[in-house]
Formats: sequence, C-alpha cells, structure tokens
Amino acid sequence: MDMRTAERKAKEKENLRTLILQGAKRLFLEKGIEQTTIRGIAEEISYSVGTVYVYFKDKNAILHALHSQGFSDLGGRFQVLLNVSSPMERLRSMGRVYLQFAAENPDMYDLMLNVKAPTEFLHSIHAEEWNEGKVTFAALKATVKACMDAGHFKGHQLEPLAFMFWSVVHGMCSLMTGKRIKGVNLTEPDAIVEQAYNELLKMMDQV
Amino acid sequence: MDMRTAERKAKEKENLRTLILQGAKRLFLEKGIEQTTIRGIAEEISYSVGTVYVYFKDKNAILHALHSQGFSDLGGRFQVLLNVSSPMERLRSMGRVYLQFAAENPDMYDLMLNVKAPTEFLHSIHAEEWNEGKVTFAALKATVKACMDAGHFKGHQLEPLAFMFWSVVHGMCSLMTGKRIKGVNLTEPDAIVEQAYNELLKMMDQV
DNA sequence: TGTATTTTTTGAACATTGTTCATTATCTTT
DNA sequence: AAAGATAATGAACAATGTTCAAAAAATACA
Repeated sequence: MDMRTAERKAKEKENLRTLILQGAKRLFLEKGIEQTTIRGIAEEISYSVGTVYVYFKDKNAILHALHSQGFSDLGGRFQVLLNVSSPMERLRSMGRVYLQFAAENPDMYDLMLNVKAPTEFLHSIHAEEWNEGKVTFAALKATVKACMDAGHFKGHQLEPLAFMFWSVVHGMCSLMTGKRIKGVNLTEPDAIVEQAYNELLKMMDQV
Repeated sequence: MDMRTAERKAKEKENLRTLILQGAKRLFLEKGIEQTTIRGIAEEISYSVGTVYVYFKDKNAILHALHSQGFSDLGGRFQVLLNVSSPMERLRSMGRVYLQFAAENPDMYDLMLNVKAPTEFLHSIHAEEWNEGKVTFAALKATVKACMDAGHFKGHQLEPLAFMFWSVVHGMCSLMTGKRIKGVNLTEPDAIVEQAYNELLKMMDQV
C-alpha cells in the first residue's frame, strides 16, 4: 500500500474513533449511562452497529475511553495549580478543584470512579494497573509530600495521609453524585459539601 | 374470608416474600449484582418469573429491599457501640465498624451506597426521603454531638463535621469495593485503608 | 482504464435481559 | 360439589450487547 494513503487511512481511522467517542459522550451526558446504547451511538453518528464494534472491543472499551478523557480533563486542571507556590495552599486548591470538577460533571465523575465498566475493561485486557488513577494519585502525593517537606503534617505518613485526603473528597463527591445527600439532608448538597470541606481545612490547619 | 385463614395467608405471603429475598441475596452474593436476574431468582426458589413480580414491583424493588437489610445489619452493629461510654472512643469505633462492615460485605456495601437501583426505586414510588440513610447519619451525628458536648471539636459545626467524617470512611470503602485502590497502590487495600484511618484519628486527636 | 484484491461497512440474527398479562391452577366459601 | 376468589404460571414482547457472513467501497496492479 502507498505510504501516503496508509497515512491518510490511519488518520481516517483515528477520526472515526473519536467520532464514535464524541457521539457516545454526547448521548452519555444527555441521557445518562444506562440509556446510552451501542445502537444509539451508531445512530447518533450515522454509522451501523457493526462499525462501532470494529473500533471498540465492546461497550466497556468505549466507557473506558470516556473515563480516560475525564481523567485527562481533571489532570489538566491540576496542572494549572502548579502555579500556586505554597504547598499547603496548593493542596487546599486541589481539593476544591476536585470537588468542583465532580459538581460540574457528575456523570463523568460517576463514570471515572463509581461505574464498574472502565475497570472491567482493564481486567478484560489483562491490565492489572490503572494508569489514570495512578497518575492522579501521584499528583496528590507529590503535593502532600511538598507540604511535609515544608514542615507540615508532622508525625504522619505520606501515602496513607494522601489516601485519606483522596478518600474525603472522593467520599463527598460519591455521596453527591450518587444523590445520597439529598435524601438525608435538608440543606443543599453543594452547601453541605462546601461546609464539610471547610471543616477538613480547619482540622488541617491545626496540625 | 375466615379470620384465621386470612392470617395464615398473610403469613404465607410474607414467607414467600422473604423466600424471594433470600434467593435474591444468595445469588447476589454469589454471582454479583449484574449476574443476578429475575429468572435466576425464580429458578433459585423454584417459582416462576411471574410470581416474583406479584411480590415485587420490579428488580429495583428487590434491590432496595436488600439494601434495607444491609442498613439494618449495619445499624445493629452501631447499637452495640452504645455501650462505649466515651464519646470520642465511640466515634472512633463507629468508623472502624463501618470500615469492617464494608470490608466484610463489599457487594452489600456497594448495593447500599453505590448502586443506583435502590434510590431509583424510591424515586419511582415518589418517596423523596431516604430513611436508611437518614437513620444511619443520625446515629453518626448523635455521636459527634456527644463529642462536642464533651468539649471536643471546638470551633466546628456539627452537621458539616459529621458529614465530613462520613465522607472519609465512605470514600475509603467506595475506593476499596470499587477496586480502585488495587490498580493504584502496591500495598494491600486493607492495609492502606487501616493506615489512612489511623492518620485521620491522629488528626482528630490534635483537635 | 479495467480488473483483482484488500479494507471497510453493513444489518440481519442470536442470546439474554426486564416486564406484562391472559390463562391455568389452587384454595375458600357456601 | 359448585361457584367464586386468590395465586401462580410461562409464553410473548421489546430492548440490549454482540457476532459475522455478506455487500460495498477503496486500493493496487496490469
């Protein structure tokens, strides 16, 4: 096959792949994850069901690709925080950014950290590592380490402490996106989350 | 209808209802939530599919009933802790009990706090309150309040603080049951969770 | 340019799911 | 024992993920 046509074909392939992903994301954000069907995606982009399966092994592969996009987005927001010089302020900002990301993209957050499909996809291709999670957690750990290097969190261990911070904000996001707060509390979910995060910051200040 | 036969029939109805639930739970714990089908449940207890629908509106109703059982179990474990007189020690124990419950019953925990079906059931019957969650959170709030009454957590607000505590332990449980830790960390999930909880306790001590 | 080969796309077909409801079977009353 | 009420049934339906032989389109070659 001609060199240049090969290149073009590769590009067309990549384009169709992203087209499928775009259609999937559109449906996914519009109608929710359960209501996003392969047939729906195919119709959305005016291709047949079979074509979708040429570009993606199965539905889990599509959801995994979308989940990766979500982490890429979140990672980009974390990058911006490198401008914040004070490690403690950077850590506080990371939490706020994380909470805001989940509040703005609840379905995406759900897909990234609650839905089983993405990790099941990893399992199906015999990948035992979860890169997106590793990278995100590494960013958090680096920030916590900088705090400790600056003299904070004396008597604490880096990794468990970082995991604890992740757990707090993830727990809040999970309860929020899962609509578990609404049924329990009278106040607005967003408000209680913000207040709760401030309680954490208060505690952190005293350490 | 005869009074006593009416009673007997009511009892039989109740029995079949719990039989269905038992079968559902057995399948659910054995093969996971996705693989638990109405047909499977019916076969498990040697009844027909139609019968299941006589006793439960739909699949969500069954999953909601199981989720309620889970909260009932957890609530029972919390009751035991009323024997712990020190409010702070009671609070610490509640966290441990919560973490242990999730570690011992990961699928149940998932159903109780991650899976959408139970809350969707509530929505379908136009119930805006989530009783199981309310009761559980109330128990936590009461304990935190006792701590504050005893002079702890000065300068903190009850409800946001309690929600923050819930978020930490729930976040840990969610990351654990969702198998999000394994792909990120080399150490054992159980170990990092225990260490992270200890980091939280350290922080709480200094407040 | 016309034909052969390779690549891409298609959609009918299958298995499995939740759900419904007319029919059948069982039990209760008279 | 017959009539009436209650309970259980499972065939049928619509929707889903998935497969794969066939058709269509693109490319290579003469």
